[in-house]
Amino acid sequence: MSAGEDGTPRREGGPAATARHAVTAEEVARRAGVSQSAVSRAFTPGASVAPKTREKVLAAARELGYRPNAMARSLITNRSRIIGVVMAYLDNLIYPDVLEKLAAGLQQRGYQMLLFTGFKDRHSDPVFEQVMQYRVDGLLLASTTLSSDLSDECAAAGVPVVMFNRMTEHPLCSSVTSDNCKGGRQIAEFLVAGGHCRFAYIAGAAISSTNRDREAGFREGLLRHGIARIGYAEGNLELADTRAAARGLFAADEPPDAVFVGSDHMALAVMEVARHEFGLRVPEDVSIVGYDDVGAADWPSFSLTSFTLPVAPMVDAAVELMMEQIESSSILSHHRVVPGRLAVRGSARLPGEPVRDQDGTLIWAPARME
Amino acid sequence: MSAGEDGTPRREGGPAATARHAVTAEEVARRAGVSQSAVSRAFTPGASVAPKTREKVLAAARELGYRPNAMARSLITNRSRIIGVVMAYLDNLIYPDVLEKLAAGLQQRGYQMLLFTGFKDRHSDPVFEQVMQYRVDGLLLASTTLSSDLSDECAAAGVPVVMFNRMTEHPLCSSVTSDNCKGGRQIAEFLVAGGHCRFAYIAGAAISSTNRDREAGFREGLLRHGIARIGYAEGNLELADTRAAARGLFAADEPPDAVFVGSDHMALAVMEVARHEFGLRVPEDVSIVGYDDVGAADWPSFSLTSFTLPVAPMVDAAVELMMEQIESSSILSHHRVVPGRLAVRGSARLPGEPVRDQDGTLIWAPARME
DNA sequence: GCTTTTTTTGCATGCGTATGCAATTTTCTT
DNA sequence: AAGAAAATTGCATACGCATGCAAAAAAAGC
Repeated sequence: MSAGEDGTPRREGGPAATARHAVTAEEVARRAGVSQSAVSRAFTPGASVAPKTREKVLAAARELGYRPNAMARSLITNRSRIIGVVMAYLDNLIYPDVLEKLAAGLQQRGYQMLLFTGFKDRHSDPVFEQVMQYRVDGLLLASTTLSSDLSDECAAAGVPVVMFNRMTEHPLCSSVTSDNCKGGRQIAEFLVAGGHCRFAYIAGAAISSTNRDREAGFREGLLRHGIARIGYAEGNLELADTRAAARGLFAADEPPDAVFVGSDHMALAVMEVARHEFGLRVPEDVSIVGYDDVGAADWPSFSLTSFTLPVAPMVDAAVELMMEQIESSSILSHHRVVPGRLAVRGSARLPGEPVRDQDGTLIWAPARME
Repeated sequence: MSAGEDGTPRREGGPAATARHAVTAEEVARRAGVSQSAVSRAFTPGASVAPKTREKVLAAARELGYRPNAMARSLITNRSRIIGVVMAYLDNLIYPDVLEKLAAGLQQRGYQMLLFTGFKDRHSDPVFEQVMQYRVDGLLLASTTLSSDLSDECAAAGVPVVMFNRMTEHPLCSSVTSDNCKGGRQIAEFLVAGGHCRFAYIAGAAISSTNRDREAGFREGLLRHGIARIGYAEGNLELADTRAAARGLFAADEPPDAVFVGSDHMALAVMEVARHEFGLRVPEDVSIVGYDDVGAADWPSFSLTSFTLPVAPMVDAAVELMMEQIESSSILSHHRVVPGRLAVRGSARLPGEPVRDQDGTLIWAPARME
């Protein structure tokens, strides 16, 4: 169990260190021959300290390995510089990216991230109790919503709430989303222009605003061309469910020749099923379009046409929204919708109208749609 | 920018709430007609409180929306119940999974996760400064190591350090890894048994212990069969670098007919290049084997033979190791190596010896190897 | 050099909680 | 019912730091 893989035993439980005593400002003060206040000020940008004193303090701090205690500080300042991030699951391929960019953005502004995830099945309310105990300065929810009561509580506690990739009707929560509705519409136009005739939609989380808007946009776009009846199934953001949904559609009497799947994560699974279980050629037999434009969409094996979820600008917007509210210490409800674009690849038949190249990605956006 | 996508303006900056005053134990105490100590005890499991009193307190707390302040608590107890998790990047497909399981495991034990990520290029030392200010009870590093000085500092501060998927020579850090060496060896045996003759290895992060061990195992396994010279290139865990590495190998005069790629993340990219850029059939023209067994390895498009990184047991081990040290408040160096197995799929030619089925996955593990 | 202004410093306090200790109440014994 | 034992409670304090205020020191003005 704890031997090197070649059999030699490794040192175990060597010199057990049991310090558990962190250096305090008081100790640094004594060493530097100043008061504790001076130490505090030396570590507070813009505080009133003589340069010489600051030097002495920093030197002593370095020698002792002192680091200010963020907990104690937050007790006084009433600011933890921690943002609670709730992300129920990380399956969707965009979330690692979101997390990275979010962490970088917050870090840059001197904030840390307390992450709550890994409770896909359970409700997020118990998690909420935990978050609030740490007196987070803000709350960011991705692919989750908060019950109305809890939103109220946050507002009452002065904790701004920003939803990422989800809308909410709550009057005191902000949100950042992509233009789901427009995306859905544009995909409808694109598929119609491509000469398809039997359409289907595979839903993500049926109750989420994100899914609702994508679906609504898609249906609306089709309706403009007189298409009202389309195939429908729910993938529920789960691979197993998605595969089952795809099987149902492809096995039908009149299988679709154009499928819009509510997220790339699911779209890739649908493509696998189409090709390997039904022997369908993509896009000759069936066109598949996704949403999110995850990294794998661009791999030759998939070459998935997909509407871009503009992660970087969305994260920027979310961080900005959060900072604004924290700094003004007032809860304002703002809803930002970040535009995306259709990245045209090989998984859907092309319309006659030309696509154009933009930064190496093929875009389809006819004038009348803009 | 902040209008509904149908053009109707949304309510913006509605009733700005500016509470910023969290309820304290003192207030709850007054309301319940008890002392502040009683409130504290009511929220401390196992404390000495009469059931009736506890009820009164909890009722008052509920009415006021009181939640204990974790910061203040940590100041007294000298325990933050926060684990610092440093994960330089999340590209590797296993990390979302690791993160989810880790969060769940820590949560269950009443710990939270302060996540540091999104600094692939930069060094992790500045991050370290931040982590330590929050007086984390433990530090978990995935795909990163700590300079020796910083490891010393952690030990001195009584903060246990657990490395995940990386080994370290530092006498006061623990680690949890898969059996990289054995994995590499077994892959070598498998490929030799499959009748291949020109081998190549594509490295991940060349300096990491993980890569070193996988490569060493692979080379050792080949050497047992008298094979000393093999192709080599570095993918550096980056897709672009990996593709370049693959191109170099496949374009060589004597291209390999068996490639072991240091991680699935890269192996998938190698497969893409082989198929779509060189028109190679997998496994007829070239066998490709990866390491990690990520979800996508099992997709029909790839069907990647891969050595399993046993994420769940590894996370369990890491959490256990962490808790052990926190609870005993002594730093012990333990190194856990969790066994994996070769998941045999279609990307590599099969040896004559049979593979066997285990829980739906094909395993190849001849008796002499066990 | 002396006063006025400005800068720097230390003192004292409080943030919200946990906990040892002594006082108080309750329960148990006989 | 009275005394002993046990359970409960409140008081006071400390955790590590930031900050208002007044004292001290330094700089500036004359």
